[in-house]
Amino acid sequence: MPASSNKSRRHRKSVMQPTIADVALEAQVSAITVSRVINSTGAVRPATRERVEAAIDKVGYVRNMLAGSLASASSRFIAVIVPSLSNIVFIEVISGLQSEFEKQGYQILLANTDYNLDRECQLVRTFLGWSPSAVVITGLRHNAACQRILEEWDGPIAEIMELGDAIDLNIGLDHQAAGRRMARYLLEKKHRNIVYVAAQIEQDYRAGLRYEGHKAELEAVGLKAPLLDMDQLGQFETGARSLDIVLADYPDATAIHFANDDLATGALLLAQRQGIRVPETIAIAGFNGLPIGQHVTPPLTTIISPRQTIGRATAEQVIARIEGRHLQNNQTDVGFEMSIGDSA
Amino acid sequence: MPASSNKSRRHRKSVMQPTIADVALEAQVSAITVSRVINSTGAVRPATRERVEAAIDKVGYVRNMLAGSLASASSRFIAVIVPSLSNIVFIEVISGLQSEFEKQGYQILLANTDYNLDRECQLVRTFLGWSPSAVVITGLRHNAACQRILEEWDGPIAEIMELGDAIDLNIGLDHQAAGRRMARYLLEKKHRNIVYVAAQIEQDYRAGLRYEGHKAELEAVGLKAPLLDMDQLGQFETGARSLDIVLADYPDATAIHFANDDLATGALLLAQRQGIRVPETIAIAGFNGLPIGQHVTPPLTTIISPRQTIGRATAEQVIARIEGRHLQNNQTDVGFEMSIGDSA
DNA sequence: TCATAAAATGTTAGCGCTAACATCAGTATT
DNA sequence: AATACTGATGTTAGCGCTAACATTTTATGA
Repeated sequence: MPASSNKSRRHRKSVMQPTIADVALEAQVSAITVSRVINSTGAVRPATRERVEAAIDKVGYVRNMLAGSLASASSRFIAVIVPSLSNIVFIEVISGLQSEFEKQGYQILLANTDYNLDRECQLVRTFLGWSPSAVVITGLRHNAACQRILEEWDGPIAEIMELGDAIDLNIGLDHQAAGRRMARYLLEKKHRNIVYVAAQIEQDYRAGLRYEGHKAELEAVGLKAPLLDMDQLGQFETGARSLDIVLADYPDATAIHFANDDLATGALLLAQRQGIRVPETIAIAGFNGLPIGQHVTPPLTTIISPRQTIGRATAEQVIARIEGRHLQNNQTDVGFEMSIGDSA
Repeated sequence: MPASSNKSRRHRKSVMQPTIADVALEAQVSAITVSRVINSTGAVRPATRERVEAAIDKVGYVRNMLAGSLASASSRFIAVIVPSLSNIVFIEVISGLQSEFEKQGYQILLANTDYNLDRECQLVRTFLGWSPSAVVITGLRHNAACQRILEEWDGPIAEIMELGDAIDLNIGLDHQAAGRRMARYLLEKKHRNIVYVAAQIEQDYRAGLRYEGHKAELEAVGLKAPLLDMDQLGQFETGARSLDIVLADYPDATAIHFANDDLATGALLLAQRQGIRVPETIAIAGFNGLPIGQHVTPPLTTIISPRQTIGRATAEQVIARIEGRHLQNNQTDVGFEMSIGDSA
C-alpha cells in the first residue's frame, strides 16, 4: 500500500505512511470526506462512510494528529503541571484528571516541577508551544514571568489544590481551615503542647498554610505553636527522624501535628517499633487520608483531602470551559473531612 | 504586536499568536534563520542570533511545536503505556523515564490500560497518531491487533518490566527467577507449607510468572504450591483479608509468599493489630521493595525490583535508538535483589 | 590580489490535515 | 415545471514550520 504523493523531492522515511489522500483515492471520494468520517463532523451518507472506513482499513491508515491539530488550531492536549510524581496525592489527582479527560478525547501532557518555580515557568512555556486546549497547574503561587505568561494566555487555566485568588478556574480546599480544624481537634483533646512538623515547608507552602491555620488556632487561646521543619522531603524516614527530634527537643510536647500522612505514618511506625505509646506518650495527627493511615496501629487521625474529586471536578469544569459552556462559579471548594483514628 | 499574515480569508482566534514570520520581520532575517536560532541547528552568527532573540522577546513569540513536528516529521513525543497509575511501581518507572527523557527534550504521552489489553490496543493506535519518536509499553503480552500494529510500526519500541521475546528493546527482570529465589529462601528457612497470595493474577500476569517460579521450586522438592488469588487489586485491605483467609483455610501454612509488598504490608499490619506473631505463627514475604516495607514491624522480607533503574535504562536505550546509535544488546536484565527483613 | 573553501543566510516547496466557501444532487413547495 | 431549500460532497487555500537546495557573504591561503 504505497502512499500517493511521491513527486516530492523531499526525503521522507523509507516507507511513507498512508495519508487521507491515499484513503480518499481508494474510496473514490475527496480528502475532506475522509476527514469528515474520521472526525464525525458534517454529514456523510452511510454508504460513503462505509466505503471510507473500508478504505481506511485496506490502506492501513493511521491518522496524523499533528497535522490535524495544526490545521484546526486545536490540539486536545491538556497541560498538567504538578510539583512531584513521588507524592501519591498528586498521582491521585492526575488519575482523576486522566480518567475524565480521556473520556472526552483529550490527552494529558504531564510534567513535574520538583517544587521549583523557575522550572514551572520553563514547563509552562514549553507546554504552551503544544497549543494545549487548557492548562491545569498546581497551586496559586508562580513566579512573575509564569504568572504573566498564564495571564496573557487565552485558554482555560485551572489552578488546583488550594483556594485563593486565581487567574481563571480554581479548584481545591482551604488549607488554613484544614490546619485550624486539626488544631482545634487537638485542643479539644486537651493538648496544650503541640508541635507542628513539616518537611521543606518553604517549598511545600501548602503545608505552610496549614501551619498558619494551626498556629492561629493555638495562639487564639494563648498557646505557642512550635514548628519543626525537616530538611528532607516528607517520607516515612523523615517522619521517623522527626519523632526522635520532637521527643528529645520538646519534652513537654504531648502531640505532633504532621504536615502529611507520610510523615505521620513514619513516626507512628517508629513509635510502634520502639514501644512508644501513641497517643498516651505522644499523640500523632496527619493530613491527607492516605490508605496506609487506616492500617497502622493505632489508626491515624487525619484529614481526608478529596484528591480524586479535585481531579474529576477540574476536568469537568475545564471541559465545560473549553466547550464554551458558561460556568456559574470559577471557584470550587472541594472541602475536607476529619478522619478520627486513635492516634490522636 | 499583531501577526503579519493577515491576508487570509480564514478565521483565526481574535488575537493571532505571532509566528516565526513576525519574528523574522522584526529581526530583518528570514524565517529559516529564526528556526535555526530556536532549534540551535545550523550556523548563525552571534550578532544575528542576538537580534533574533531580541525580536522573539519583543513580539512575544511562542513556538508552535505542532507545526514544527509536522514539518520535521518528528514529534519528540514518547508514548508511555502502563497498566495502572495507582501502583507506585509504575509511577517510579515513569518517574525514571520522565527525568531522563526530559533532559533530552522529549515529552512523555502517558496512558494507563487498567490491565485491559483491548484498551491497550486502542491507546497504541491513538498514540501512534501523534507520531511519537518511540513507544514504551509495559509487558510482552499484547492482543493480536496490538502486536501487529507494533511490529509494523518502525520507530523504537521498548517493552519493559519483564524479560522475554520482545519486538524491539526489552528492559526488565526475570519474574520467574524472582519467584524461585524467594521460594528457595523460604525453603531454606524450613517452611514446607507456603501459600502464594496474589490479587487478580490473571490480569497481573507478572505475579503469575513469579508464582510459576515459586511453584517450580516447591515442586522440585516434592511440595505443593497452593495459590490464593484474591479478586480485588492488590492493596492493603486485600492483603489483610487474605491473611484471615489463609489462617482459616490453610491451617498448616507457616509462610505466605505475597505477590507484592502492598498485599504483604496489609497482612503484616493486620497481624500486628491482631497480635498474630510474624514470623513465628506465620512468615510473610513480599515483592518490590517498597519503602513502607522497611518501616513496618518486623521489617518485610522482600525482593527489590529496580524500578527507577528500569525507567532510566529504558530512556537511555530508547534515546540511543532514536538517535541511530547502535546498541550492543536489545535485552537488558536489570536484575533484582533480596531484602531480608524479619518477617520471613 | 584573486581563487576557493567555509560559513551564514535565503528560497522554495511542502508536512497532512481542515475551515470556509462552492457546487451539485435530491426533495419539498407552489 | 420552476423555485427554494436541504444534505452531501468537492475545491481551494492555508495552519506554522522545516528539509533540501541555492545563494551570498566572509574567511583562508597561495
